[in-house]
Amino acid sequence: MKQTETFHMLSDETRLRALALMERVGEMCVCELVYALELSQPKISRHLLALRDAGFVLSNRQAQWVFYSINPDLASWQRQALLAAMEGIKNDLTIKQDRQRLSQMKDRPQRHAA
Amino acid sequence: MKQTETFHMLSDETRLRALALMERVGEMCVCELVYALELSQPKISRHLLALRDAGFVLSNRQAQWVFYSINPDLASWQRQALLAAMEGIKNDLTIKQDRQRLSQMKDRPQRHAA
DNA sequence: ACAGCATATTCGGTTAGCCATATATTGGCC
DNA sequence: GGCCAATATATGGCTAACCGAATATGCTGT
Repeated sequence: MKQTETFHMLSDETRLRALALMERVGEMCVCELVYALELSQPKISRHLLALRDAGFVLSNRQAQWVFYSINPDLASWQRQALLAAMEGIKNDLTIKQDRQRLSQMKDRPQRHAA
Repeated sequence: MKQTETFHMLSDETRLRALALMERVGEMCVCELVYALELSQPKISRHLLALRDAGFVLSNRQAQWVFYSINPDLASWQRQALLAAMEGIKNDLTIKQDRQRLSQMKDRPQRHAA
């Protein structure tokens, strides 16, 4: 069942934290997520691939970086589910700290236009 | 994280099917769900207990039956997530068949007022 | 070609989730 | 109490999910 996969994607803290940053920033590369979430690079990478396999995010290579962003073509019920998740976590301290750390990161890679 | 638990509850087909019937009918006893979903009683029971532990549904004993219903006091983001799930499955053949079978069930237990 | 950073993948182990089968509990009725 | 229907729980097994650590791949600049 396709629906269960969608909700499975939203049932992991690492994935929710990554999605929260992507939703706010647009595109995020792996190294930014590693820095902001303070998690290991393989861990971040694996979760991003899972999200991509599920069609939740898109990946976009730019030079040595791979940028991930929320798929703009989600079904409306999927978008609704994602928004519910974002609503549910938006006041969590962890989420606020992730944003805070990201804003303090130096030498973040440049984005090019899509 | 509390949010991950909510989405975990929505990431199983049996639970989604049960919630879909509860949303439509209001209260459902275990034997009705066993009949409508054509699944084993222990399987239904375990999923219902999981939903109750997560605060997603309430249980209400009436004589020999236990009726389960969606918790009316869900947080608004949880309700939003549930609605997204219902939206996502509403056109599935399985869901329609579940409703169909339920409507054909004979001798369904009486509900009493809450 | 090589060095160095960014990202992906593999490996091995642990845990959590799901299942079927069997059994226990609970409530109603005689 | 004894019996039956409805529901819950225990047992054991299987699989998927997640993890850390190590390694491989890809890209860029020299």
